[in-house]
Amino acid sequence: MEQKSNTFTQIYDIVRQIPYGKVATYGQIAELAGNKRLSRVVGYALHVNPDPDGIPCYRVVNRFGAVSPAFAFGGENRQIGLLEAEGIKVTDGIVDLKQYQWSRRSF
DNA sequence: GGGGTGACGCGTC
DNA sequence: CGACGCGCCACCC
Repeated sequence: MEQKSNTFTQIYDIVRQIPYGKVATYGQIAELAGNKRLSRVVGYALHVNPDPDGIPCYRVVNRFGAVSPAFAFGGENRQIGLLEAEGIKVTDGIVDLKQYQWSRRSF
């Protein structure tokens, strides 16, 4: 009765695994969720963000490492500020994926 | 019940 | 090299 869809649940579970000072991409999450094409659903899942306290959607960026403009759940700067607060360097809203992209196996 | 859209990503023309 | 459409899933109308 909690899980509406396995896909959504998996996405939340993955995003929830993102460690401090790291970021993940929609494609990465989508792939871990089952299919990379699920990237759209990933964005939607974070959009509903039923648990912003456990699901740091601000740690999720697109494959370019850029924060989404529609993210503004409190101001685009909000996300950038949070990322920088974790030690992540954000350049013009772009995060160095090669430096901060989270690796599930690296965990 | 059916159709359209969306916080993306990739393939093909 | 540039532009366009497609695919997947879920939610809304």
